[in-house]
Amino acid sequence: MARRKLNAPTSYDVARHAGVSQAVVSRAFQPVAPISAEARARVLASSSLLGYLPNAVARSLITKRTGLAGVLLTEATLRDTPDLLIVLAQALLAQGFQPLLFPCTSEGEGGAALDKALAFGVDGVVSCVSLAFSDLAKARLRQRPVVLFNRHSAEPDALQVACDHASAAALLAGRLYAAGHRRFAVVTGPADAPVSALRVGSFLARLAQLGVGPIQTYEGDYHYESGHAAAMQLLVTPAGQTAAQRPEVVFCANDAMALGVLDAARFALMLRVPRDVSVVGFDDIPSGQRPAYLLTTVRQPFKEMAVTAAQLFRDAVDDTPVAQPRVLAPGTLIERGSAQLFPDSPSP
Amino acid sequence: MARRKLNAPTSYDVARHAGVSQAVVSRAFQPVAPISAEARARVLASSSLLGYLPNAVARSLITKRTGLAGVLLTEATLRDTPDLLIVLAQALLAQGFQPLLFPCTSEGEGGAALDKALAFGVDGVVSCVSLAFSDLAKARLRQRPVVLFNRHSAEPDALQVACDHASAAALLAGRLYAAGHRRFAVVTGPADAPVSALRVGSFLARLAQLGVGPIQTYEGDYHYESGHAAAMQLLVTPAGQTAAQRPEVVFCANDAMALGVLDAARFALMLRVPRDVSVVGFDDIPSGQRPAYLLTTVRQPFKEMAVTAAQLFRDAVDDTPVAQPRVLAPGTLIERGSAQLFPDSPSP
DNA sequence: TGGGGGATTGAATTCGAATACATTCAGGCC
DNA sequence: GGCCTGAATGTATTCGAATTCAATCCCCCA
Repeated sequence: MARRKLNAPTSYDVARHAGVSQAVVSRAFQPVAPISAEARARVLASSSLLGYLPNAVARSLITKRTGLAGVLLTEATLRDTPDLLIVLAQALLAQGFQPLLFPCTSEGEGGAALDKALAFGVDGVVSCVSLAFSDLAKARLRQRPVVLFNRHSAEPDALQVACDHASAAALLAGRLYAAGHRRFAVVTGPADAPVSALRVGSFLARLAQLGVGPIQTYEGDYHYESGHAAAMQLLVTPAGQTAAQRPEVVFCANDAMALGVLDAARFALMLRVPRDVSVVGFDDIPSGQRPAYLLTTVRQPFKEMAVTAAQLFRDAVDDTPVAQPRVLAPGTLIERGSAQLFPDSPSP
Repeated sequence: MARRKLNAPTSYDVARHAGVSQAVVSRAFQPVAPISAEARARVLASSSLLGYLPNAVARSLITKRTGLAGVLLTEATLRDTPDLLIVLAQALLAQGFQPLLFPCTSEGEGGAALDKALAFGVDGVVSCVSLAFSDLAKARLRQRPVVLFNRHSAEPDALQVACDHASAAALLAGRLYAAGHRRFAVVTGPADAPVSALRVGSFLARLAQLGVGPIQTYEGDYHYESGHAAAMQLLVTPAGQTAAQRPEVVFCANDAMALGVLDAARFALMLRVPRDVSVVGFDDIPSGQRPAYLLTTVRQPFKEMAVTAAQLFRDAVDDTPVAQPRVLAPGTLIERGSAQLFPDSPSP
């Protein structure tokens, strides 16, 4: 590792060139500071002449602010809903924070990622992965706020912005029941996925409430392929068994798997959707919106959620008291063609 | 902005607790340093007891390294190929750099993003957006290496990793011609998109070489919707005109638009693909791989490109001489069902 | 037993900008 | 004219870890 000597000019160089003290240079770069307009102009002129930029590292050392927001994200989330990162990054930037990415391979890596983020000196963290209670405590110890995004915490005053997955899933279950469906199957996310637990749990609870009997479940991994595999297991009609045993509805914990189910049903099992089977997902990813799929699903208001999260984040970093530390945003049921959502004549 | 007093322990606190000097604490956290195993153990024990983490900001001030890699990325790239960010982030992490994200709304914002990155003290930049010559000069002045990812620079010794879009596009054109196609249409990316220019330019050049006449062009914006719109314009058969005027092939500068073309052709124009029209794209995004699309396209070896870029990046940051500053990775033609790629009986 | 030499250690300095505090200066007012 | 006020400036210190360099220490061998 070669020692690198930077010839980047410092505030002292600028001070000398502009004929002022270093303190004046520093003040020239702050929006509000005791400095004359003339001095500021001279400093700024010298700065651009010398190519001077204030050293953010040195500044951070004394201000104890880096302007960095740690963003914890699983690769699955990034892959399935890239829009989330886009809107979140925009919202954080709008609040003056640069997003420092901590990709996690699994939900379990949240704690390690948080440690890394804290070590980097981030002003706070927006976490789209699960964190243990002890992780939150660690951040609190360092006075670094953590905003949980679509993740839940047992800590009562944790900052949190989430979609109301439970209500949306329950609503969906009710609608499907009202449309006459009685045989359900569910494709869950991985066992350690808290969001899947919320969605599936609430969906099943509502059905149980409505008196719907035992429901087949398949544990997927949020990927398209596992949805495909799920369908091949849930929807096949074994020899000697009638189609009457086949589930009428497959509810998937996310859209990626729902697309897998849909493709398996149509192209491998030669089932008609939604006539033979209804498929519903969750997320409203772009490909599900295309005419080739027309997936019925639930849309999360990512944009609004991101803006809220970023505001919460800024307030927490600034130690401004926040009015509402936990925000639940309603999901929207998007009715497209992949599910029968109204009472209809039964399939022949 | 309330002044925040952190009670985070410093190296001096640990030193006092462990009964050593601050210098020893510092050494305990470096992989190789003159320190006894026993002293290191005592320091590490005290550290974890007190919850001490070395302050990255203070360290950076003296080492002149932040461990940050600025990643410049357009939102379009992030949206269309989230995998790129995933593999790039992984590769950078593997080299010991944390990706600091600078999302750009358009290609034109690259310069501003680079300035911001430099101000944050990144060790270097991986740019997936275009940069002006003067931008590269600015980074060079600050001794910050810039690796261009899928972007080209006039500077002869700029670091660059890119897919060989031109060769792949030319190959594709040749294959389509050999299959008997003679009427082509092209959907380009936005006018300021350098990658689109490469792909389309090379495609058209090869066709011209083969003597194929004037080719209809539609300027899209890389999004699905613009592909849809392109198809509605390029593929309609006006009254009094025969289908013989219709293009046999639509080449799209990326997959997202190709999917739009495909859907418009099938669902709006009731054309059969590939019988009535062949559709080809570029990128090999996941949705194109699904049975609902089976898009014929070109795959970029993102994983390998990312690993190469990260190695180049690390070497440049370390001032290690790099063997090959410019790497062109070959694209792979992925033949699926959306294009007729072999001579066949003509459509009836 | 004394000394050489490698291994550790600690005191002091450094990085670059922000800021507390002291100082200077100009203007206004009595 | 003297004094007060406020603005502007400069000086000196601070942030926290890495590193330089001098000082020890310990082991081993002559």
